[in-house]
Amino acid sequence: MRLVIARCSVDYAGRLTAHLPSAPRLILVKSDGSVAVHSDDRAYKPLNWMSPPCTLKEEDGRWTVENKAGEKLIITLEEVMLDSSHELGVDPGLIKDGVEAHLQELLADRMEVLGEGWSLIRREYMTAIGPVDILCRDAEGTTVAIEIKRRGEIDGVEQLTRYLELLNRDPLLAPVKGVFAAQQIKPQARVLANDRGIDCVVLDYDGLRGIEDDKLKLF
Amino acid sequence: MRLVIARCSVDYAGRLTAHLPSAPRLILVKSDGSVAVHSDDRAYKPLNWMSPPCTLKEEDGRWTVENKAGEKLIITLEEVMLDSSHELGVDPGLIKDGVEAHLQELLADRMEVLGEGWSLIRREYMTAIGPVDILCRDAEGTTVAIEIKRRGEIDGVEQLTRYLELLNRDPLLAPVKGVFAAQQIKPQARVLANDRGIDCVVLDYDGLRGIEDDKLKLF
DNA sequence: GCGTACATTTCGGCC
DNA sequence: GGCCGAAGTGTACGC
Repeated sequence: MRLVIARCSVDYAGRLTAHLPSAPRLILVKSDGSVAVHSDDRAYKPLNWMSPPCTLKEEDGRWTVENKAGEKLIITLEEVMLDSSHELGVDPGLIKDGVEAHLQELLADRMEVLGEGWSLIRREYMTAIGPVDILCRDAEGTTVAIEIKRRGEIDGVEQLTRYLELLNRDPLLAPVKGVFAAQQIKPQARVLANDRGIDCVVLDYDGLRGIEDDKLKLF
Repeated sequence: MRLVIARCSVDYAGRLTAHLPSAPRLILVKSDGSVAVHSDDRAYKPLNWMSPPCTLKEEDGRWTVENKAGEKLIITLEEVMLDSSHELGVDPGLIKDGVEAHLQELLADRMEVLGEGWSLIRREYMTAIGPVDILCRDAEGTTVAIEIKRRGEIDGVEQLTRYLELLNRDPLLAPVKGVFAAQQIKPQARVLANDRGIDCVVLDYDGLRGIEDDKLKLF
């Protein structure tokens, strides 16, 4: 990893055209060849960047970064305040917990939290427009499509609505009911879901995990 | 801006729980207080971060970054290879060209590309649920709502559908037709649009700009 | 401050 | 490689 602090101007020509007037900035060159230009605010997003794979050509204070698609980042260096290189090695990577996939696993494994007699048909039930998170049956044997989100918002309800519309065209499955399940459901999403006859369920992640842990302890 | 290269481990507890095992990394502390932890690959995204506004508490090689929502980033420093601070000042910012707003301007100024006799009612036509990109009339005088995207995908069709539903409740406007206009339209989005009676138009950005340039040259 | 729409979104998964 | 959906999305803008 190479860190350069320099007064520079930057031009990007690719998916759009953009220009950065001359100012002091951090230029980050990573070992995969990628380049990012950062200002001194906003942690996350570089002002300009080029994602790998790409090549860096350096001549005379003029850096040209280019990728296969022909996108170009041209950095003109005017005054270099720091130029420091470090060997970091390969990162062991991030270990995540609590994402949607895990919620799906937990719920699929514990359908009874939705009601007595509910049973899983399958997870990631494939349709022409994408996979339904969970397809199951309620106590009466009615097919139910479940959409799971960490945060339940309007677009999640829209997604489930599209699936329901499609699934209900299948005479082997119809009628199919909908359940919108999330750790937190925004009021507007709840209103839209109710308006469309979709039930909302708030999932307790720690609770589900706890049940799962208890289950594991039994065996 | 403060640059620290150090062997460190990182724990994040907030919207999810995540852990980074000990390894050499770059820690970027910006003047707005934000913190980002970068590995030596992937230009764009930090491994872990905390967006501003947030506070950094430093004691004994243990950094605690916290925001108002109570999300926490804990960085444990083990071996510091570089610790370098720089005053960069406020960045003049990026100048962009080619984004959706520009497409909207160009199309509004050249409605005839959609058909002879089409005329603009107004751009950014305000409704209770947000602004319609362009409201216009076709040759027959029928009201048309246009949604413009750089890349036309399903959520854009959903958005236009919501607008059409609302606009068609207004007896002064109804019936309102829909046009989905984008530089590129994904097949699934096109299918959904057609299914809902929405026309799709592929916009030629350079073409539109060329027409505009020709127009300018005439005057 | 909340809600909505945009982003050179990036990123991962699957076909 | 393209398409699709998720992201700790982040970020700007309007109300």
